[in-house]
Amino acid sequence: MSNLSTTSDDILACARSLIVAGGYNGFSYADIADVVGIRKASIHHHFPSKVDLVRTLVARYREEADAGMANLEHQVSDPLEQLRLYAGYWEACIADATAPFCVCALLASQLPVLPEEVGLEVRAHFRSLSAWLTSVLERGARHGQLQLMSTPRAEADAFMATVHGAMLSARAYGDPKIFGAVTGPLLERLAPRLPPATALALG
Amino acid sequence: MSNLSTTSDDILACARSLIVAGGYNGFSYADIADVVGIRKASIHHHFPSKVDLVRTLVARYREEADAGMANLEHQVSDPLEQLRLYAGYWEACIADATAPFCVCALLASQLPVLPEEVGLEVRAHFRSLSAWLTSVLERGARHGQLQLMSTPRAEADAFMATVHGAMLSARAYGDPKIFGAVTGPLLERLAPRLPPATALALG
DNA sequence: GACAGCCATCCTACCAGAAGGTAGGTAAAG
DNA sequence: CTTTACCTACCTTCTGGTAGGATGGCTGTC
Repeated sequence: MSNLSTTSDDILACARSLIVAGGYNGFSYADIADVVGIRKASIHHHFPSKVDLVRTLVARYREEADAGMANLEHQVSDPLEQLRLYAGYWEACIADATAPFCVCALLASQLPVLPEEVGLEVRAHFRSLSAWLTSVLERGARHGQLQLMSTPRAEADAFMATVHGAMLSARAYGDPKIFGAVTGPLLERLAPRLPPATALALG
Repeated sequence: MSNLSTTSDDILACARSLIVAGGYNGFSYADIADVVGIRKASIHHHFPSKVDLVRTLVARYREEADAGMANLEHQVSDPLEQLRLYAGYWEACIADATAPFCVCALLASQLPVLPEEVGLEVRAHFRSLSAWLTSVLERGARHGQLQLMSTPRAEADAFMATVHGAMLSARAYGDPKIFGAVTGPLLERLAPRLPPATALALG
């Protein structure tokens, strides 16, 4: 395991955190150069153009996200627990401020001004995240581990939207706790109502 | 009532649509000049700096939003209907693509790179929107017109987050229908589960 | 009504710095 | 002797912003 913390990795990591802060037009090669400790021109050696850099960055982000979903998929069997861990991952990221926003969610908000190649990657992430959530919800509903109120697909899109909106609110309020406050009840609502007494009391 | 469609109004309107498309760093004075049909320098006559322009723009947006909430508040009495109309407003905006995103939601995503003065206005919008939603939900719950699963405040933040996330998904999918698909069930869930007899009696 | 003054609007022309990017060189490693 | 990684130096275009002048409508005053 040689520490291949290559310069290009440093550039990507730096660019990622800059994008998370301000989006595609919110950073420049000069910003990266300052942080990484390299000259502007050297970045062009690794990534000829800004589009190359961001496309690579989003592609890698997607790989990580896909790997994360796959990991959840064969480490955890309970669908509700999978969703809890997914939300918990973001809750932790937001709490320690390491990466308090999904790269693709942020870029998606600027889709109209994004280079096409980047936009395609961003949209692809939404599709694969939605597809995974749909499969989790579908399985959970089929086995009675989750309680859905509409189709798995519709619930998945609602779940994703709420998670993204919760990131936004946490940022707007400047309060990481908001994320958990919004996603907590979202997960609760999906849990099957086991205790009959409580369920009846709600009627 | 002379039609005071002043140049400064045109500038603000143009800047708003550009911000909705790409955020604070997604447009320049030159872009506005091209659209409005004026020279770059003339914009500085109306708005000395970009911060002035965007601060004014967001302040006006907030006024309109506040007016919209106040209007809903004394035109419609049923809380659920108020929420439906609120969501419906955005559904229409997204469908006809006139303003397919909330200015403040988009700017909030870039809060870390926003000039402080603009950031303050953006945060203020989140607070007043959340406060209004909270009051609607609280009243609805008190009068049995809405069915909440947690505190009005928590439900309000969840509602707001889901609406914002739905805007994002609609943009990411490039499909306006997604917004309604996400917010529809959200509203349904808040409607009280009335026994058929009662429902008919109310009809 | 004539005339001066004023001020809002918009203009041309310009600026400094930042943007993304290129050319061509050096040093080291294989 | 080529490749990789980095450099200095430079380019072009865009950026937000300024200086100062032309126009033209509104005043007040005689």
